[in-house]
Amino acid sequence: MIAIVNSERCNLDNPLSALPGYTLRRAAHAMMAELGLRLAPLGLRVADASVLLLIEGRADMTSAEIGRILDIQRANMVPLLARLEAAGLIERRALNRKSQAIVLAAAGKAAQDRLHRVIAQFEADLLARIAPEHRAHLVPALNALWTP
Amino acid sequence: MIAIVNSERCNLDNPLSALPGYTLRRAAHAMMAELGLRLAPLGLRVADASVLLLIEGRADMTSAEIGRILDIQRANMVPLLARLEAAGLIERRALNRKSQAIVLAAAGKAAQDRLHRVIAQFEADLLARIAPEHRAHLVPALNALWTP
DNA sequence: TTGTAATGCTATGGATAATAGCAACATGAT
DNA sequence: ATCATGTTGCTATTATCCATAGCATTACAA
Repeated sequence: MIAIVNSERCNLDNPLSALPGYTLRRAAHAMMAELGLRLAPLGLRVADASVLLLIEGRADMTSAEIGRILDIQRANMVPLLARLEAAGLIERRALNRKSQAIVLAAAGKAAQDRLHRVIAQFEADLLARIAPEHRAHLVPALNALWTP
Repeated sequence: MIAIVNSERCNLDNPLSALPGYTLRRAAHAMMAELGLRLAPLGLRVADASVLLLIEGRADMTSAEIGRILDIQRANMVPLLARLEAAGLIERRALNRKSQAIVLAAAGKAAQDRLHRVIAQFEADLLARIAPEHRAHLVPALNALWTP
């Protein structure tokens, strides 16, 4: 009984909302849906946006390296980069006869600017939903859950 | 510069790990993969487990009601419950000529006990990865992100 | 130079989830 | 009692994401 009272703001009709794993899943799902909606007007998917943010200011990252950092398989990088290239947002720049750097194209810079604004607003709105005393703890806690 | 120094424990090679949205996605993905591994020996998927936990001690919940709470479409409840029923973990009990309650079968009780142990260990291991000063803030912060 | 590993790619399959539609039934208002 | 409306459980289909396996080419190190 005391435990129920202490678990702040848990959904009365959902006994699972006290479980970190369950709340993590639900929060991530809600967040992704919302972010997807906000990125749609830019013609970007969430994975697309993460690539654009990652290659910011760099002209030496290969597809494989991007995938390694973002945890996207090389095979799945292919349609993703094809999409960005078809949209004129990125270009490929040969490093070797084997590797190629993914660099921002001219139109990509403008997209990146719009993206920065959307992301900044999104992250601000995200944090605003969290009670002030919890806010600063979220990112460190989450990073501890997936960083090796 | 100060911001970078202040953002504790951010992956040096991943500028996105300072973003709440990104860390949320990565943490949820890592968590789900780990949980899937731990549930596999029980022959359960994550969604299956959430249903078993939800109907605990209740004999009056319909498929539609379970789906409403767990945010699973009615159409997608069908194969899920068929799986649990084929495994002998649940039974259907007519409430109406239209509705039927999903109740735990005999074998389901044993599965639920095993499940409780796995979940308890899993949640404990999850929280153990988080620095003590952040721990208590995680669930409240996450719940704020998806609770209406 | 030769074995090993990495790159970029094709092809494919599994799992999840979203949509549309349907017959049967419940429910509340008239 | 009846009628409009909403709900239930289901079928069927589709989109999307993600994982695996395999392949030709190239880099790299012993």
